[in-house]
Amino acid sequence: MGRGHMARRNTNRRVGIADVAEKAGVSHATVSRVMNGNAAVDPGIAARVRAAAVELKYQPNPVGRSLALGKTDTIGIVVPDLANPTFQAILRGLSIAAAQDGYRVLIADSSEVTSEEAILAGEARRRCDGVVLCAPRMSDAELEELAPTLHPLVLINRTTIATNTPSLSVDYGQGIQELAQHLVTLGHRRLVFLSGPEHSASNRQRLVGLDQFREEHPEIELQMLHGGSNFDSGHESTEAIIASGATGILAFNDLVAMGLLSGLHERGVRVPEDISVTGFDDIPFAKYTTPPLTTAAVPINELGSLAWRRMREQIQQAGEAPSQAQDEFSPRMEIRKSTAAPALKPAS
Amino acid sequence: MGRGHMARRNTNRRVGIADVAEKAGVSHATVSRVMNGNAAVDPGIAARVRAAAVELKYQPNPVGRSLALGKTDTIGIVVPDLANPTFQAILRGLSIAAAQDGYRVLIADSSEVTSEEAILAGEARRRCDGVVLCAPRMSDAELEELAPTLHPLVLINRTTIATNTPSLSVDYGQGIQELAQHLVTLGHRRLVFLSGPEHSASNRQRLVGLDQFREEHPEIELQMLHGGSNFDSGHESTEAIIASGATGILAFNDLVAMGLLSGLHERGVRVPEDISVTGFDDIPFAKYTTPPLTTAAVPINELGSLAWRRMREQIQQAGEAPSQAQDEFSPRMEIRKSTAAPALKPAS
DNA sequence: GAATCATGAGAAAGCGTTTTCTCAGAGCGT
DNA sequence: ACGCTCTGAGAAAACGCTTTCTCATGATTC
Repeated sequence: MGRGHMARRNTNRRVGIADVAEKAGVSHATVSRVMNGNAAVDPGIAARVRAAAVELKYQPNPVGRSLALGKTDTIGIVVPDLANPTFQAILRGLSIAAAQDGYRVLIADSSEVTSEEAILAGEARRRCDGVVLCAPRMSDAELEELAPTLHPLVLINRTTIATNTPSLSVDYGQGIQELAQHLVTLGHRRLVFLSGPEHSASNRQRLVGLDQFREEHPEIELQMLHGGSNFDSGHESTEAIIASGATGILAFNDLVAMGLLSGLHERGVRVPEDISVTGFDDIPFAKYTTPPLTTAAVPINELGSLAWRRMREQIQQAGEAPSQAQDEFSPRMEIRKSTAAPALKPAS
Repeated sequence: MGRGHMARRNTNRRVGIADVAEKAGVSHATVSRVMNGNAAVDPGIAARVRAAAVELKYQPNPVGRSLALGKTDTIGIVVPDLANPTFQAILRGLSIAAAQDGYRVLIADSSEVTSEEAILAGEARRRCDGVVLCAPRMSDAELEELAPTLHPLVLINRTTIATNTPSLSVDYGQGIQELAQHLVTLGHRRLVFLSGPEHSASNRQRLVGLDQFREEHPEIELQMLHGGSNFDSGHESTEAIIASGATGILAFNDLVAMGLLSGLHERGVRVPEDISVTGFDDIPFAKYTTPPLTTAAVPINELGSLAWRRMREQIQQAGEAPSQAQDEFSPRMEIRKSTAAPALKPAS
């Protein structure tokens, strides 16, 4: 009844490097060297250590490892709203890409609470080797101040002026202009923009784009309606949209557009015969709505994986070149069935 | 030009407990005590320490803390597919609930690769204080063996027989029966079940439920069609569905149903006039499809937060009561517009 | 055959905390 | 006024690992 022969007793205590060392008859140091393939270790001893390791099912404790190495092999991402498919897609792309390089991702949802963002980002940074900040709602000033603190940092849908921070952004201004242009080309003369969250930088970009559009098309009536970023806000805008008398609706994003589509359907308004509707983002659901949604496609999947690439670059070349890549994507028009020429007799 | 007056030099090196101790003229230990409000510390000294801490913007290093405390304040979640809205919702609920108790969540996507699950779960467990395993595709045997290893573990959509592991599950068998019953009550006599991923436990539950349904309704024709779990597989099944001659379709989940809805629409088949379609899960999009989808609602949001509660219970009472809560939810029927009585003349 | 060098393994010093242990000094009772 | 308990702070050990430093052993060279 000695020891070592009783199979499972893993409840007792976690097997550590010391156990392996003892079993193999070497020191901790040697075990560590073998596990990390570091210095040259006598092949015989190495084999013995490895055998002991597998027999004991030894798995190095990541926390101890992190403390010693000063890195956690983890990156953090903070998003304004995990319920939004766009951010979900980014998270997914990031996670999968990072996993391929042996990194994990820690998530933080700020729930659109601007004041939480900085705190969450800071906390995440302390636990991780880097942070990707996704569409932060905080002010430019705050962002500028925070950025250096977070340093291995990647920004999505936001840029900094002063700091050398890689950023991934989408040209929402151009995208919304193209959508508006598409509607005008179809023959629409009265448009509505159903705007998004106030603090969203991408919403501001859309507004700027539309200002430009207005200058170029003074003959077009373009109303602004305040909305939100989700289904419900689109749905709730139904009456206002109908009341507007417009025939072409530019929704803030696909979610809003879908909510609106649903509301219009309930009210018996036909899309696209009576009203044309466009979205933005091209979330996976967009092409399955009825009618399929005309939208501006954002390379939603690439965004996450590219974010990881930019992060990896910074982590690897710690301190070398500034590496402030500023990637900007141009959305691609996806003309589907939710837009068409307006009915001949103009409303009202 | 002494020191301490030059504002930012945080690039230099992270400020540690030692810096605070030095500035306050006390030992590390005292700083730690103050920060954690542990033993009674002289109020004067405590104030001095706190002042030094805020001035230096000291934030304890979580890795060091984790090593000393043996806990990371982080839990891991492994999901088969982060692209699935159901898992996204669970992740979100979990993340938000955990955050309220000061915990973060680390994510791992197994991409439906069964063999990866155990590895990912193990890795996650080593970095975290617990793991929630979401709809694992692995075999029962493997799960039984793995479960004790992961111990603070919560299972979603899967149960273990032997082990005392809290689990959250949905009675898919009952749900699918109720949906089938709903169709029969409407007058449908020829049904099709569009099944899901082979290794999915919830798919097996549906099949078992339908077997029971068959026994109770020998007069009903119920075909099985092999499908998948996403949009595309639903869309691709369109032809087969039409060819089946059935009037009532039970899709594996809402995603599949939506894909099918889209396919049927393209083919000019009217829903629900020509064919009735049901989904499962009641993802947020389900009520915005056209027509709105009849489905069995899974409390998708609660699932995540309840998972956290079960996890917290285990973490807190480490080793006390077995606490093997087995929560089972009964889906709630959401009768919407995608189901109706079949056309009077039965097909073929 | 002796001096030099490469090789490889153990000892020990971190990494940044928390916590136990220890001890100095203050307050109290008799 | 002496010894007792009690409070509170510093010293040091622990957490689990990596890595530098050091030194012994065996190989190499003139």
